[in-house]
Amino acid sequence: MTSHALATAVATLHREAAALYALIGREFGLTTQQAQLLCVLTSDRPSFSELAITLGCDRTNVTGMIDRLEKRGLLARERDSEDRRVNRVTATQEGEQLIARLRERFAESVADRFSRLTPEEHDRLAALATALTQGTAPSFNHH
Amino acid sequence: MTSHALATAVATLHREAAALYALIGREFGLTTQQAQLLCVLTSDRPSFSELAITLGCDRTNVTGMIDRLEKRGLLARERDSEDRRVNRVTATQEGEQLIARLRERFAESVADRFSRLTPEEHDRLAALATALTQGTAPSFNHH
DNA sequence: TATTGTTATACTCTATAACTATA
DNA sequence: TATAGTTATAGAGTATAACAATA
Repeated sequence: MTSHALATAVATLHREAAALYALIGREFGLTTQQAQLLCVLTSDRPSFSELAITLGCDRTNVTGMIDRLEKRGLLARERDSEDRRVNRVTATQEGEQLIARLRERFAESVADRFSRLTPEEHDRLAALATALTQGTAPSFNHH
Repeated sequence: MTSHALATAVATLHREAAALYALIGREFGLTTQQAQLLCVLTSDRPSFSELAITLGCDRTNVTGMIDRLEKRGLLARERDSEDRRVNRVTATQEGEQLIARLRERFAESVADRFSRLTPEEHDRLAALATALTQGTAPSFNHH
């Protein structure tokens, strides 16, 4: 029998974060998934496959998601010059600005929602997340 | 300028939990949302509206989700005897068994995924989540 | 042959608006 | 009149299978 206290905690934090993504996405006229995609988009110009792994969804979904965000002028495709099969995702200037505002709003909302925790508790949470992912790729190998 | 360390931590934990829900749901032939719904279903026999708030989605979505899970013999509707407008959700015997296995697998997966954290860190995480939600309803008032 | 991204398909999730039945 | 749940609709997310281009 496994202890469920940790699982409950993780489920709680998941619901809180999901609610914030949904709320903020709505503020910007984005779906939850679009808000997430934009929030995790780094300047590394991830490939479609890498993005799928990060988002925990199938590669086939990424095509459509990027299509829609590209149509809105937020993202653009870019062929990898070394491996021409690979498509990399970059943000347009407009996309960059939106992403910055999105991240700012997410950080604000988290700070607000977690304001009943002390600064020490904030640090602990950050440290826990860092310890969790240090040196590991996300465990999304679901095929 | 808001600190982004906490936001990053919350985003990380969110992705980890979402990946586990998706992975486990798939094991049981359920979508991520169905797995979540079943995991948060308490013996309180929540109303459809309460369920929508817990899941952070619109009430109109719950009807279809329950429809599909009812069709699979996992859940059932039950009229509230005091307020006949209200529908309450209950698990069938088969549903109860699945939910128990689902929760067990989720707890196992969390324990496994978080195994690089110490027992003290597990306790801290649980305490943080408790402190976060103590005496508060989830902040899903998005209408 | 294997991999990357795409397309087609079918199903599910999502929110908005309009409806019903209860209160 | 207000609320709980439903339905219809349209759009978006999701996985599976089959495909083209590239390696």
